[in-house]
Amino acid sequence: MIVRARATREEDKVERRREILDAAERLFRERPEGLASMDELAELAGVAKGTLYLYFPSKEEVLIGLHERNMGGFFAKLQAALAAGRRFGLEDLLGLGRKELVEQPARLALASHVVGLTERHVPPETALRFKMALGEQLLTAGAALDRVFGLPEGEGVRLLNASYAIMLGMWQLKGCMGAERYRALLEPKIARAFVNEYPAETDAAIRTLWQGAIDKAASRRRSARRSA
Amino acid sequence: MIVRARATREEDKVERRREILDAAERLFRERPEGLASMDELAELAGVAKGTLYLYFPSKEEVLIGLHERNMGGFFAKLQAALAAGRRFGLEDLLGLGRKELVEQPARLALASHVVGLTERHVPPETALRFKMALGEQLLTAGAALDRVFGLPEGEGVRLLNASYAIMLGMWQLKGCMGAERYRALLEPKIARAFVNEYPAETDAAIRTLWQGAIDKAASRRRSARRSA
Amino acid sequence: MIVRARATREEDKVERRREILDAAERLFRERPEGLASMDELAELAGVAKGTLYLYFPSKEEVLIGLHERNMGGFFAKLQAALAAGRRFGLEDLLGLGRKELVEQPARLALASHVVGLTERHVPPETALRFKMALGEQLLTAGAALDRVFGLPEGEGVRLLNASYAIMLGMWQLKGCMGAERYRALLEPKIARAFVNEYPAETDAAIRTLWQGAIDKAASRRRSARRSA
Amino acid sequence: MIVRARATREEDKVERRREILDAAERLFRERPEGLASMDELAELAGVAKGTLYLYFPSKEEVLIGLHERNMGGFFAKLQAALAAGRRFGLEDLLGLGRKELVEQPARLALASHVVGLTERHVPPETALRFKMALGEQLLTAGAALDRVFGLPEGEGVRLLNASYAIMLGMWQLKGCMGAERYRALLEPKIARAFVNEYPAETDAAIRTLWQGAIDKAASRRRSARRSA
DNA sequence: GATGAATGAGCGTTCATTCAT
DNA sequence: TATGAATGAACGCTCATTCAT
Repeated sequence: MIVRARATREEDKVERRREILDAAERLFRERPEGLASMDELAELAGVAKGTLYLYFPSKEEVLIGLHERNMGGFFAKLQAALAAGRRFGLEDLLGLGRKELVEQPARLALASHVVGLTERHVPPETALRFKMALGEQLLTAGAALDRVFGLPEGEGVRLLNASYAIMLGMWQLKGCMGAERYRALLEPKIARAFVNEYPAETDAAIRTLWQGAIDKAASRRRSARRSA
Repeated sequence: MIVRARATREEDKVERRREILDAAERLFRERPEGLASMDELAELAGVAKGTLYLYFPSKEEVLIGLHERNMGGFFAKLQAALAAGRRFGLEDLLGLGRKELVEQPARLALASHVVGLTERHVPPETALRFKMALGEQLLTAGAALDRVFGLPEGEGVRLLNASYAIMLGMWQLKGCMGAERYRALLEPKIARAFVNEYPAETDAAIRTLWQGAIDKAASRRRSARRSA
Repeated sequence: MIVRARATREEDKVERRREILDAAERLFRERPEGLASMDELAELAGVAKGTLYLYFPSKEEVLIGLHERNMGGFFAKLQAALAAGRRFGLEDLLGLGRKELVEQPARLALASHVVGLTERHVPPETALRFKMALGEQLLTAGAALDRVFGLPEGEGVRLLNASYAIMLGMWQLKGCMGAERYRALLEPKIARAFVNEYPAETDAAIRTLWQGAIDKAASRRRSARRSA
Repeated sequence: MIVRARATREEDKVERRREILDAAERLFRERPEGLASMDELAELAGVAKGTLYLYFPSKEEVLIGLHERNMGGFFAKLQAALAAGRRFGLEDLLGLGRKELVEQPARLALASHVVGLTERHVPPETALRFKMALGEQLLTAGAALDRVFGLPEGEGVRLLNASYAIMLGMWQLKGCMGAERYRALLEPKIARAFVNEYPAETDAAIRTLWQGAIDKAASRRRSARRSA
């Protein structure tokens, strides 16, 4: 029996928790369709199955934990970009989304799984904590984007939600209908009906939404100024 | 042993198949997160478990069958509306989507589940058949919408995909983050960060996409005429 | 629904019973390991599943019926050969066994299956009838062979049993250990340890048994004559 | 929930594996016809069903494991007897076979079942490993018996196979036809047609085979010497 | 804190048998 | 007689979770 060094100090515990989440992310990357088993997760994380339960009260909470980390990472990078650069434009936002989410299908796969989870097999406190944290980030980022793009209050949050919805949905359509495995078997004409250019089409749709909102806000400002 | 009336005639069998799919849909409506068990499905459908396998070769094929029916229904109604009315406008399209999909969360829940299915536990022939049928419907509908809205070729299909992606994604965000159960527990300010107006926000995002494309196509036509 | 002509006359019923057994034999020939399903049997026999139960009260009785027919056929041919030829020798007996049993692995496969059957899932009357019939044939054949080969009374029956045992056992050893599929993967030296020459080895063992008994009986007769 | 003491040490695990095999053997003794269910096996072994799968990857492998143990035990005892005694004779061999196999019908029942198994539902590696091990034992024992009884090379292996075939076949005939349950119901004359003295008849047949081979080899040696 | 052996409810699927048509 | 739709007990196997060590 190999027993890993015990994590007695608080920072060691955080580190081990991180290792477990890292392993879970790797698993999701390899097999986006299944939420893997705790056995596999333990093996990949290099700990015993029981140890997982020292750091997470249930399988669901591992998944939620990972999802939280993913979303938190995205928002942190967004805040950093907003804080750092004088000139944060739509393309920066789109680039960030593409790099952190669109091109990380494991994260979208996980997000899909978390849906059915939050509401059922998870103690309400966990769900609440998760929602509070995410909501706060959304609000902060949305407000910042309102300012940057001159949007009416609350529009940033709405657009963030819609953009995320597009990513999620497109990823699923691509996985389901555009799978390369079948591309060759389908009549080329029909194959064209599906989502074949996943990141590009996602990008385009999101851009349209934001640009539309930005333009509308600008024109409203113009007309307000004129009428003044 | 209670034995249900036998479906001897072909039409009775179709009817019974329909009943099973109805039961599956009801299950999805009640528990969107889990793909239920064949036991439950049998009980709800009022048949024995073995009977399910007379009508569907596997659990996966029940789900795919239901999904096919849902999508087929949507496209059939779309075609009918396109064929019937002289004046089919964007609002008609949005209304149809809202009625047939957005407000039928069981259908979106199912669509999410079908993602991980098509590619894995389903014989390739089934997957292909499903994709062929759906692809054909998408192409036909997309082409018709190109004509109706004066869009460049292929734009209709792309917009249909994007719209469906928005519905899927919004439904998930709403299920995950906007659940009413927690509304009361969250600070009102934070609650506002989530998808609270699910059908309305979905509608708005989809409308923006289509309107943008329609306007752009119109302006392109204008400039083409002018330069002529 | 295709409904086959009804077997109203007694001879039609016998004919249909025969067809079912024929189908069962074909199934066993193709898949000696599994006792097939009634579905398959019905399909191959060209009747509905329910019809099988008009001719046989259970699956077990189909198998027993087939086994009876096989054994009856062997004994009938043996009787015919004994009755016909003036000169029925050991080689004739061995040839018959080889042709009717050793080279008909489906029959041995079936025999193996019938073992666990007779005693359990079959009404005692069926088991008794089967045993009576077979026993009678064994006795008659054994007595005839006693006469032909000058064996002491009862020796023929015992040798018949032992010969049949060798066939059954050899067939199983061959199927289990000598399977050609693995021949190539095993070290050739080890492959030689298994039953590779199934009919020849079976033949040799059975011949040894009978020849030994015949010789012993002959020498006993000689010494009896001498002491007279 | 009752949890059995855990097998932490390697030797405890071996012991528990042994217990499971013991339970399987008991099941076979009670119900030689059916390969029992994992549920029953778990209950009899006093462990949970899942535990079985900690020790054996599948039901088939339990059966093969038991068969391997049985055969290994026989060969080990044979080797020991050959190594130990100066004078290992035919009667010793017969006695060993009787004690270890003929009078252990569960082992023969199992052997019958393993037939249809090895070739089908078992990963090729397992089948190969099993065959290699058994083949090696057969070869070693066969060669030793060649020496002891002065048989031509390879004759020992052939006789071992034939002897095992006789045991297998006789056990089946006895189970099928000679079952005591029906003895009383059959006309006594007919009852005599079946294998009534199972161990004795098996013994006799095997003895005839070996004795014949030994005599023939001896006479060949004599004539070789004479012609020298 | 860490381990991993043990648990057992639960799952998807099969198939011998029944019986209304 | 013949049909085949319907049945449901039974099966092999999985895996999240527990807890003695």
